[in-house]
Amino acid sequence: MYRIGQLAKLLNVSESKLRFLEQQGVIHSVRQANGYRYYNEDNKQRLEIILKAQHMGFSLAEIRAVQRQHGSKEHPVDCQLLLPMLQQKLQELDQQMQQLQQQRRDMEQLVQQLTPAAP
Amino acid sequence: MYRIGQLAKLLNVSESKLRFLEQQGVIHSVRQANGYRYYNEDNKQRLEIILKAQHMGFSLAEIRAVQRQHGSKEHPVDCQLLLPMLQQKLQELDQQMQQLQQQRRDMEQLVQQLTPAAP
DNA sequence: GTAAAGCTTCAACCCTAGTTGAGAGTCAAG
DNA sequence: CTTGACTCTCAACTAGGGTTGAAGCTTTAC
Repeated sequence: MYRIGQLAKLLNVSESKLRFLEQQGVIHSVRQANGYRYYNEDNKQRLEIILKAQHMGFSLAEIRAVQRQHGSKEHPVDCQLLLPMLQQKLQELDQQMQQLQQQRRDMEQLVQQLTPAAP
Repeated sequence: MYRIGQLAKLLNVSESKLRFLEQQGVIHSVRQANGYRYYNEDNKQRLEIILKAQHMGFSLAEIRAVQRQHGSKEHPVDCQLLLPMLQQKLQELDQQMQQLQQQRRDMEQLVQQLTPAAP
C-alpha cells in the first residue's frame, strides 16, 4: 500500500494529477479511516496502464470509454480492451506517418527547386 | 482576392478560425476601406502551410517561433524554416512509433499469456 | 428602398488536462 | 505536547485552440 506521495514519486507524476485522475474516475484508491488515499498493487498497475495509454495519445475520455465497456468484469488486465484501441491508434499513426513522409518529400523537392545553387 | 467566407469554404475551416489565426498573428489578410478581410494568393498559401503544420502536430506557438526566426525576410516560402522543424517532428514521431510498436508487441504477448485457450 | 447575406468587433464562453492555494486534519519524532 | 511532513477538500486559475453571440456596418438582390 502506497500513499499518494510515494506513488507519485515512484511513477514520476504529480500528486495533484493522481487526485485529478481519480476524480475523473479513471483510477481508484482505497480510503482508510484517516481519509488518506492508499494504493494497492492493482491500483498501481491500473494507473501505470492509464499513464501508458495517455502517453500513446489516448484521451481520458477514450480511456473512460474502454473502462466502461467492460465494467471491470473480470480482471485479465485491460489488455484485451486496450488492444483494439491500440491497434486502431497504430493504424492512425501509420497513416499520419505516411502522409507526413509524402509531405516531406514534397517539401524537400520544393526547397530544392527554390534553391537554385548553394551560396 | 477571396473574402473570408469564400476562403473558409474553400479550405474547409471556420471563419472564426481564420479570424482567430489572424488575431494570433500566424496569418494575414489585406483590409480594404470597408473593413473586410481580403486574402490574396500569398495569404492563402501561408494559411495552407499553417493548416498543414497544425495538422502535423505543430502548435501555434511553434509556428509563431518559426515565423519570427525569419522576419519574412525573403519569401522563398517557409519551407526552409519548416523543414528543420518537420525533420525534428518526424524524428520524434519515429521514436514514438518505435516505442509504440515495442509496447504493442509486449501487450500482444501479455494477452496471449492471459488467454489460456480460446472459448 | 428594403431585406438578406456577408462581414466587423468584442467579450464571454467551452473543453481538456491539469495546477495552485487556503484552511484543516493526521501521523511520527523528539 | 508541539513541530514538521504528509494528506485532505474545494474552489479558482491556467493554457491552448477555438466557438458563440450581440450589435452594428456593407454589399447584393429584388
